[in-house]
Amino acid sequence: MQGILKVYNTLSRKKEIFEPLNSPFVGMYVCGPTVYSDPHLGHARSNINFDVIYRYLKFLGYKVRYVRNITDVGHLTDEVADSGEDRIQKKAKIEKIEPMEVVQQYTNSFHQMLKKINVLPPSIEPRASAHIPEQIKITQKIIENGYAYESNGSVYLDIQQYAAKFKYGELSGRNTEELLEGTRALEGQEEKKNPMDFALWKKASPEHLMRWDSPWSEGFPGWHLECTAMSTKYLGNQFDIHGGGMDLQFPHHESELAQSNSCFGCTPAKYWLHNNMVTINGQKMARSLGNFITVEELTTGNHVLLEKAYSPMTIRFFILQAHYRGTLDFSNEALSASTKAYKKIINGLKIIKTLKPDEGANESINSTLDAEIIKFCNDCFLGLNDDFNTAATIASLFNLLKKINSFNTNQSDINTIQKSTFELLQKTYIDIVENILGLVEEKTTNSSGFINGLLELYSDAKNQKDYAKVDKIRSYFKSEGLLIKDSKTLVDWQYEE
RNA sequence: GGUCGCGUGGCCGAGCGGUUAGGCUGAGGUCUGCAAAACCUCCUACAGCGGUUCAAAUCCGCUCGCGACCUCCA
Repeated sequence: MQGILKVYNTLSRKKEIFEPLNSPFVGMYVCGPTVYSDPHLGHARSNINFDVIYRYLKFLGYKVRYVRNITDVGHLTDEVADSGEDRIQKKAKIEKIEPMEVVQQYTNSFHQMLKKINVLPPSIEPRASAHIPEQIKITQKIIENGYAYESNGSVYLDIQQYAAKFKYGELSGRNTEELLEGTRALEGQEEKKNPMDFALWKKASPEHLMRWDSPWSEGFPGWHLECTAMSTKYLGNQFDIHGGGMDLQFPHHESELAQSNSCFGCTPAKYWLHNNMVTINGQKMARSLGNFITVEELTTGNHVLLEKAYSPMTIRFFILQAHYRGTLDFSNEALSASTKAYKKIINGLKIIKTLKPDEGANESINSTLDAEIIKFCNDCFLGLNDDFNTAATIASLFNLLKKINSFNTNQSDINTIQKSTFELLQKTYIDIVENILGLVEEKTTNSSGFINGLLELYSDAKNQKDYAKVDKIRSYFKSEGLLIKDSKTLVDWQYEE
């Protein structure tokens, strides 16, 4: 293992050493999207952040079971009044299709988006609607335990009862008494003993489309319950990591915590990780605010706020060059900077894969350079170990990249570092870029023989000082988005920036 | 109103008691048929005002500005 991993736990508000409950196994649950529209940059961020966490844990040798759900039922437009319409159903009515068609359509577009930005699929991707019996069972158990009550066919978690034994609000830093006093009764809440109580099961109104039988009524589960049902089903009553966006901290995750306590008598997760929001003009990007840009729009450039299109890997790089717990502001300038930086990283990847010291070289070792490279390699992991600080890791990566490039162009001599240092450099760079950050080449060429042949012609023309031909070949490359690089000792190509 | 967080050089973005973060942009240089690429150098900032300390962007207080959550949201 590569040093000690520390993670920021929302529950304790501190960085803690990561120690799985049952090493080497790690259980990780992350809240997925409610599938009623196309995914935007914010969804990309959350999924990329947790993808890197998943990849790094696996890299460290843990056996990770990663569960990420799809919410396809129970998510109302107005949770506080518990009288809102189901989000999926609302969309289905607008488009005049079945609710499950809405679910399928946007699940597909979610998956397509993830594939583009190179997010690995989770171990299990459960759907809320496929876990109704489990949710009913948990509700029954909570009623038995005395923390929930039935009212007119619906079932609510009784915060007052709960607060007598547990702390409601511990995850989001809220005070139960204040919550109980501060909230006034709103319309549509007559069934509740207390306005803070939240629904575990809702009786369906006659026009409600998605409905299931239950001991209390024909109805549907409350939004928070699905995650409790699915996480504990696949990961056990207690697991290691629960993740999601910061905006889910309250009430969603707080309620999940309460459900687990009142059903199983224990908190569900040891570490709670929350990624911060993408902002646009300083404001949170959100579906409800209508200020979002979808990943599709970003990659096509088809949006009024976009000056041009940005590739999926550029988006991935853009997200990773910031730490996951800070806000990240969208701007064309920042994305353009990422476009260049990403290409540099990938060109370095191409170089390091073929670079090697000369056989039987006998130069004396430059111990300063040698030590510097070892340090930068270690720094890459120090960043990751410090609460997955990919921004710090990428900074070290660029320091390594400079060394790689100068070896490649013979501006410094690769034979003056130890063979073991070179191997460390090569392994570190590839591991970090491809396996952990998940940055891969976007344009893959299967015609390297063809390219190399042309490069030979290019060199020949150059030797003959036939510059007209030289420029012509160069322009052919350029039209393919490739760039010929001349240096004193070699001619090579790379992706254009 | 309550709770929490943030304000870093032209832009993005790390750092969170003492060392050049890094990227993009801009300037200069090496190389080059010309370029490009690459490398080197420079532009050395931490909202403001106090305080603690040998030492503060980093800790404390106040002020100003911005945001998140308290309804749904990754």
